[in-house]
Amino acid sequence: MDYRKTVNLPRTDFPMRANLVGREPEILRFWSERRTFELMAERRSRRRFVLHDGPPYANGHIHLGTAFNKILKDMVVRSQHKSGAEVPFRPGWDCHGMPIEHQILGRSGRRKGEVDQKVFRREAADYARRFLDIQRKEFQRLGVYGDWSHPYLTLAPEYEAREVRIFARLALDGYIYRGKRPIYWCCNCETALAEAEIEYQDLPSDSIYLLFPVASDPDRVFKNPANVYFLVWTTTPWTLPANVALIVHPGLDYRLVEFEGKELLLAENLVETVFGRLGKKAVRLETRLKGDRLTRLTARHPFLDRPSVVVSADFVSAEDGSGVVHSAPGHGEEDFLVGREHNLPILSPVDETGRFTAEVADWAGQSVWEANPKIIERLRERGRLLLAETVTHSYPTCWRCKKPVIFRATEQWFLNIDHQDLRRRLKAAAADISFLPSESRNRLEGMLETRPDWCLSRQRHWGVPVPILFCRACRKPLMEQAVFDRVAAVFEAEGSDAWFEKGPDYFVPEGVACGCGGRDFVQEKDILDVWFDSGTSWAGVLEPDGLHPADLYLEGSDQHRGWFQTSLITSVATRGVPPFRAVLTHGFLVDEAGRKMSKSLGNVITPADVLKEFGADILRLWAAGQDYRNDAKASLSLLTQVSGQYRTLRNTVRFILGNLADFDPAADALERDKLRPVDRWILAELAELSAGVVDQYRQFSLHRASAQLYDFCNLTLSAFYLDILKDRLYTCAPDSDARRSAQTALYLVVRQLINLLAPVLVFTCEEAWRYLPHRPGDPESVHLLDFEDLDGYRDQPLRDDFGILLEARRQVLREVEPVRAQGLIGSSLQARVEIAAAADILPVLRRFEAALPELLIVSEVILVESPDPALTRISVRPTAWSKCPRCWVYSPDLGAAAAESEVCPKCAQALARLGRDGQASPAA
RNA sequence: GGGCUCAUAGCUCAGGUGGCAGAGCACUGUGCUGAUAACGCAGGGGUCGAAGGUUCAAGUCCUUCUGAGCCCA
Repeated sequence: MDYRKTVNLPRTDFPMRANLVGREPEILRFWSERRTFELMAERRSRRRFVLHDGPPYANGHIHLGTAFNKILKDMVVRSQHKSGAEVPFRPGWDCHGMPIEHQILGRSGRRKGEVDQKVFRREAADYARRFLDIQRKEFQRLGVYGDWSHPYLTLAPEYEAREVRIFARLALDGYIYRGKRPIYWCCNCETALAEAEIEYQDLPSDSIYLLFPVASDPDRVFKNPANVYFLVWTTTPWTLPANVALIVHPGLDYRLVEFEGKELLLAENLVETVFGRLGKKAVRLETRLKGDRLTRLTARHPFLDRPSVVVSADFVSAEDGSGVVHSAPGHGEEDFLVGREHNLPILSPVDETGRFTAEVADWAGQSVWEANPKIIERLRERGRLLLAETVTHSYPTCWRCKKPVIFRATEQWFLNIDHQDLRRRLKAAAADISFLPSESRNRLEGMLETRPDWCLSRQRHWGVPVPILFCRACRKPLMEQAVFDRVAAVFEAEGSDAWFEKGPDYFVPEGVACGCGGRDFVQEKDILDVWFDSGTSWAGVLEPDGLHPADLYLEGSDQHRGWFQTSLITSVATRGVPPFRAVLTHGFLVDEAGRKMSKSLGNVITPADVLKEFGADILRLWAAGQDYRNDAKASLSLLTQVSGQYRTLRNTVRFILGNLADFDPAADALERDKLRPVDRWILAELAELSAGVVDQYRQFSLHRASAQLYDFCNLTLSAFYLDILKDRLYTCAPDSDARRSAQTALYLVVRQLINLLAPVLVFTCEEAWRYLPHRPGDPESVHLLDFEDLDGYRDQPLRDDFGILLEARRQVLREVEPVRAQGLIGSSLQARVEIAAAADILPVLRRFEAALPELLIVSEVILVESPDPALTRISVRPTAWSKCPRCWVYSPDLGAAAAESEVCPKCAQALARLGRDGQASPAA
C-alpha cells in the first residue's frame, strides 16, 4: 500500500523561489492602494520617536551609499514603530548649492557672470524638483516608509522663511559679523568654500628654500648681522608677495651655518636634512640660540622693499623645512591668527579668479599658478634662492570642480563660534548627547575645539540670500528685528526669489532708518552657505510640528564636520539645546577589498544593479548585516552570499507555513501546559530570541538583531527543531494533540519570525503574512502589527535541561557518522543507540528518556548508567527492528495492532483515526 | 605632522572584568529523497598583524613596531 497519501505533508502556496524582482512592485502597489504607510503614520502613542532625515542632495540618481543610509533609517523607524512608538518620518531634500549650479552652468557652457540670476534660479529649482522626483521613486522602490507626499525641501518658501528667522536671531544676538579673513577659495568656481566642501588630494607642489636677509638686530645677537640670512621654507611661492612676517618656534634651537660666504640661520636639527638635499656641505658656526631670542629681529623681504618681522608660534614644525616659515596672514588660517595677535597687516593681492591684482605690479593679471615659477626665477636672480624642488603632498581641492583651492582673505559674513562662549556651550551640549559608536563623541568634540568661525556667505546665484541691507550712505548693515521680520514674511509668501526681483525698499518697513539717518539701502548680493540651509532643518521641519529636539540623527561619518555640526551650532546658539538626543554614524561604502568605490576602479555597484539582479529585500538584508562602526563592504560576491542567507530564512518560513495549512490558531491551538516539552522548549527559546532582538533594535544594533534571527532559523530551527518535528507532523493524525502541540508552537514561531524580520525584509514578510493563518483582528499588513510579547513562555530550567540534551545529541550524531561510513546504516533511523551516561547528565536523560528517539531521530535508544561516572560513552549499531512502511521508523511491533496491518502501533492508531479511506485530509 | 579606529579560518565576523581558539558562508565528503533548484550530518582549514613585557596562565593587559581606514593640518 502507498502510505504517502496518509501522511500530512507540508502544503503552501508561498513560493520557494522569491522572484523579488517581479513581486516587490506588486507589494508596493498593495501598500499604496491600501494606504498602509498612512495607517502606520496615524498611530498615536504616548511614546514618540523622531528620526530626522538628513536631506540628500537633489542631484543625480541615488547611489549605494544613499540607499544604505536610507535603509538603515527605515529599519530603525520601522522597528521603533513595531515597539509601539509614534514615528513621524518626513524625508527631505537639500535643493540649493554648488552641485546644481555647476550642472546648469556646465550644460549651457556659461560662466557665473553671464547669466540672468532670476532665470537661472528658476532653472535650478526645476532641476532640483526633477531629481527630487527621481530620487523619491528610487527610495520608495527600496520599501522605505515615510510621508512621501509631503517631503521637506530647502527651497520651499516656508522653509526659507524659517531659515532667515534663525539667521536673524543669530544676527540680533551678535553672532554674525562681517570680516576679512582667509578662507578656502575656489578660483574656478569663484566662490568661498566651507570646510565641508574641501577634498584633499595628493598633488605636486613647489618646495623652495629661500633667504630673507636680516634688516635689524637691536639686541646684537649676531656678530655680523649684515651677512646673516634666515633660511625659509615654503610650498606656496605665490604667497610671498603677501609676506609680512617670519615665524620661528620659540623652543627650538637655531644654528648659524656658513654656506658660500653667507651665514644662514635655521633649526639646528634640520641642518643635515636641508644640506643633504642640496648635496652640499655647510659649516656650523658657533652662534646657537633658542627661537624666542629671535623675535626682536626684523628681516627684509627677498624681492620687495618691505620689512618682515620675526615672531614665534608653536605650530612651526621641527621636522619639515627649515624651522622658519614665511607668513602671509591673508593666505592662511594659522598665519592669520598669528598676524592678528601681532597686529600685522592682512594682505590679499589676489582677485576672485585667482589672479594677482595691481598691488603686485610685476605679475598683475597672472594667475597664482602661472606666477609660481616666475617668482622662483626672481628669487634666483636676486640670489635669494637656495633650493627649488617638487614635493607631492595632500592639498585641499574643491569638491565640485576638483581644482586646487587657495587661501584668500576676503570680506565675508561669519558666525563667531566663540561669541558668548558658544564653543564651550557646544562641547557641553555634546556631553549630553549619546553617540553610536561612542568614539564619535571624541571626534565631534575634537572638531568643535579647533574649528574656525563659520564662513556663511557665498558669491553664487543658487541659494537663500544673506538677508542683509546696507545703508547706502554709511555702508553699515541694517540689523533690525523689523527688517528681518519683513524679509521672512516676504520669503514665506513669495519665496526667496523676491530678494532678486524686488528692490531694497520692498524689504524696509515704513519708518526704518539707519543709525546715520540714511533711508536709502542696498541689498547684500551673496547667498548663504548651503550648509546653513540644512543646518537649520530642525527649525524648518521639526520645530513647527513640535518635534524639536529629535531623538536621532543617523548619517555617514562625514557629517561630523557637516550636518551634525552645523545643526548643533545653530540650535545651541539660538535655542540653547542640541537638535538631537542621539547621533548614529555609519561608515562609507567600499568594495570587498576595502577600497573606495570609484568609476576608475570599476568596482561601483548601484542600487539599480542590485534591484535588477537581486531585489530590494536582498539589499536591505545586506544593509542590516553591516556593522556601522566599520565601512560597509559591498560586492557581487558578498551580495550573492547575502542572497544565500535570504534563501535560508525564506525556506524556513515556507516550511513552517506548509505545516500550518490545516491549522486555525483560534480553534486548534493548545494551552501552554498541554504542549509537549520540546514544544514548550522552542517557545522558551523564541521568547528569549524575541527579547534579545527587540532589545537590539532598541539599541539600533541592526546587525546583531539580524544575525540573531538568522542563527535562530538556521541553527535552532532548521538544524534541530524542525528536523525532529517532521515525524510528529507528518505521521500523527492531523487533529491529534501531538500534532496540534507542534503546530501551536510552530504558529507562534513563524508569526514572531515574520514580525521580527519585517523591519528588514519588508516585502518578503508582507508576502509571508498573507499565507499565515490569521487570528481574529489581525491587521491586513504585517507592518501594522506590533512586536508581540512572549515573556509568558520563558522557562530557564527547561532551557538548562535542553542544554544537556542537545550536547548529548551532538555526541550521538558524531558517533553515527563512522557507522554510516562503514555502510552499516544510511538513515539515522536505522540506528540503535546505547548511551552510558555520566552521572551529571543521567538524571536529565532519564527524565526525557521517552523522547530520546524523537530528539535523536533514531529508532532505538538504550540508556544506562555509565560505569565511569565521569564519562559518557555512546555506541551505535544497526537496529534489529523492521521499518514501518508508513512512518519509516524501525519498530519491534509491526502489524501488532491488527491482523491485516503492516504498520507500527503508532501509525495504526493514526490510520484508525483518519478513517476508512486513510486519506489525510487537512481541513484547510 | 596630529587625533580617532581597526588588524582572529579563503570570505564576513563573535570572542564583558586574562583560564584548552568559535559561528556563518565557501570548500570537501556523506546521508535522505515525505522542506527536493530544498534539508540533515561530518571534515579540512588559524604560530589570533610583528616583536618585546606583566602573569602560574595573554586573542584578551602594557610598550614598541608594521599595515589599513577615517578625520584634521
